[in-house]
Amino acid sequence: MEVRLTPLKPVSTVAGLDCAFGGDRVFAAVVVWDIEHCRVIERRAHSRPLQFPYVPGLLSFREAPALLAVLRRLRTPVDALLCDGQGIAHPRRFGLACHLGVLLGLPALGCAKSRLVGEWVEPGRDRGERSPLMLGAERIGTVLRTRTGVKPLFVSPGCFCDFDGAVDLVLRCGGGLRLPEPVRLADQYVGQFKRKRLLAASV
DNA sequence: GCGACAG
DNA sequence: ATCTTGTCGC
Repeated sequence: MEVRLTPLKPVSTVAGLDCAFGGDRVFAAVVVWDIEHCRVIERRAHSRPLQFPYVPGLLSFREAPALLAVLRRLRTPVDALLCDGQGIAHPRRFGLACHLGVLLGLPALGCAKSRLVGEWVEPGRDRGERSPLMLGAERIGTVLRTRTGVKPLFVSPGCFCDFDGAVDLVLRCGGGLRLPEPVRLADQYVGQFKRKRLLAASV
């Protein structure tokens, strides 16, 4: 099942997304990042009851509802979505980034911390080095070293995006750390939002 | 039957 | 993902 990819159009603002879990709830956060000026434009968080278990390959059913809800709260328009999970590097070529991109009609890509499917040859140790993520003879993504000497990220197009566009955008979002800045910030923000909500609920 | 398996 | 503080190393 080969997938047709569209080149990514110019992007100036990206929405970094992430989720956290606890107390039978799912917490979602979005951080809007201005690439040119390297700064946060807006951030939102949201939580709702958890309604779907973690099943490898079905992550969208667990996280997408909360992510869609938090994205609806944004005032700022965004040019692309940066998801913590896979794009087309998925058994059905339809990971979380594809799901969100299609439903919102926005360019989207996935940058996962580990692989779901596919094989690759270890990329060079320097930041920016990469190797294709393959599923048989089909390319499904890129294994990208975002920080020298650190475990690489699994980057794949989700929607309105191609392999190079996905890699370039990830590398342009913040420098030095393993995760692209908007995703890293969404990750820490959802963490503090969760702690705060769970403490308030336990009183 | 055994191992793999985004978060 | 989550349970959790300090700690070994570049």
